Amino acid sequence: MDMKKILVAEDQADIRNLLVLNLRSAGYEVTDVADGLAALAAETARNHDLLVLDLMMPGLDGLELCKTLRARGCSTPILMLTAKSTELDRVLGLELGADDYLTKPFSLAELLARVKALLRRADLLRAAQLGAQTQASVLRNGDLEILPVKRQAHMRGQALDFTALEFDLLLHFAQHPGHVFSRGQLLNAVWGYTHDGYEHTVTTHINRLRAKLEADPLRPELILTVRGAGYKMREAPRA
Amino acid sequence: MDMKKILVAEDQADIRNLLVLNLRSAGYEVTDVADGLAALAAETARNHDLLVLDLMMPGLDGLELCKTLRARGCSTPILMLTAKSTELDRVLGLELGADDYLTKPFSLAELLARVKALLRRADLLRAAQLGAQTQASVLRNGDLEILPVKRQAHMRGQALDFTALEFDLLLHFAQHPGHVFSRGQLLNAVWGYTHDGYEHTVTTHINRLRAKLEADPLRPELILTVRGAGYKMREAPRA
DNA sequence: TCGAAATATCACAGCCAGATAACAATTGCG
DNA sequence: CGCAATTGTTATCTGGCTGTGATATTTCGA
Repeated sequence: MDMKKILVAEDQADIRNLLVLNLRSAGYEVTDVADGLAALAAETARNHDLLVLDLMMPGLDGLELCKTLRARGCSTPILMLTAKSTELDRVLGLELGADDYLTKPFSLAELLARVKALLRRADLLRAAQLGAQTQASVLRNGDLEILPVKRQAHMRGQALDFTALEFDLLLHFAQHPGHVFSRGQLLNAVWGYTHDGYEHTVTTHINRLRAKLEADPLRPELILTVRGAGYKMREAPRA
Repeated sequence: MDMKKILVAEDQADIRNLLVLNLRSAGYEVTDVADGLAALAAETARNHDLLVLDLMMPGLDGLELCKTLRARGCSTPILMLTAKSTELDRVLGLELGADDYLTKPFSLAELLARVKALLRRADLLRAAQLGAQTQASVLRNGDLEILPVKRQAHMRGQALDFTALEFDLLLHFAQHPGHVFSRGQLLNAVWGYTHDGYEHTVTTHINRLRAKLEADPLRPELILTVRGAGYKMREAPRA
């Protein structure tokens, strides 16, 4: 995680260029798009460290985009740009899951300061999550027990034998019980965002995982299909 | 952690009272002090969830206070108030570990919005530290509860079973309570802007949704028909 | 009250998403 | 280099979701 990746979504070309140039010269890796749909696609395809979204854009505007991304489980920090200085929009933006906002016209110093603050905070959060993960060296879901560090899994005390990919897939599910992932999201998360392949490859591996994991692979109880959406791991019954 | 505790440090009595009164009426537990040293003592004695510090105070000013607290390992979020609108102070404040700032005069709406955002962020961090995974954002409307990332919906605690389209449709309404959408707009938003089909298809799916959602599908209470315009979701009674 | 327009309901067929197996390609290891 | 294990691709099959047409019902204006 050397260079921070920032996505800029802004329809006005002059402002967009201003943002891009200045963020680049501040040492960030910047992708820029001109409308909301492109932003959605860009963020889905590749995880950024920060999103700078204009409130007013053709097609999908900043608010919609923000909501959609959050609904999809994206937790990347969002800095919202707005031309209107009316209070209402500001408050709405914050309520809807944006992390900060900036009213145009803004000074570059202020922009950079806020970008920095958001990234710093995100780092804190990530560090905390990593800490929590290493701390919780064992993940449990019902009779299933996973030891991430040892890359081992047990079912009712009996060892299960997984390939590297299968284990990564299982681990990813176990780290987010109940969360539904699309095939595309799984490709990003488990195979890596550089990976180029067919989504139905995921299907095959889900099946292989089930064959080893489920008592009755025809009626899976751990890795569940959510038709039209993807897969999820059953939420553990309260321990 | 029911009621959030906020510490206000501000030397001007009128502004301090304004802050205290408004934060209290917003449901926060507020302690107030008139100078930096008192603030330091108060925060050392008792952990707050948020510190609101004036930049300019007799004795220990906001910047010093901020630095001192951070040096002591205090990670409570800090909202810095400043009368000067010069850029330098702003940037300095952020660099030194403040999480947000507000230039006087500010509107109460903006203050409350920023306070809320800071507390929300702190919650996220705490949740991460506890090891709780992605805290799902929840949409509520009366007895209806929707968890977008888990693609689950509950009515009075009871799980509802929707198909992919039904869920997407419901989600779209839930994200815009009260907003009226024409059938065409729904086709664009839910089916996708590439989709080519009859508007009457929407009607059918609204019906399917109602059949599963409404207590009495003949007298819908959640997804309402707006004759000649389209459909809308009832606005939630005050949450 | 009647007629027209808008909306609700229903049944059904096509089609798509997902399961599965077989096969090909790639990797890893001695 | 050769073998075996793992991973990716292709093809086929199946169930049920989804779109559509037909028909009933409601709403509103004349």
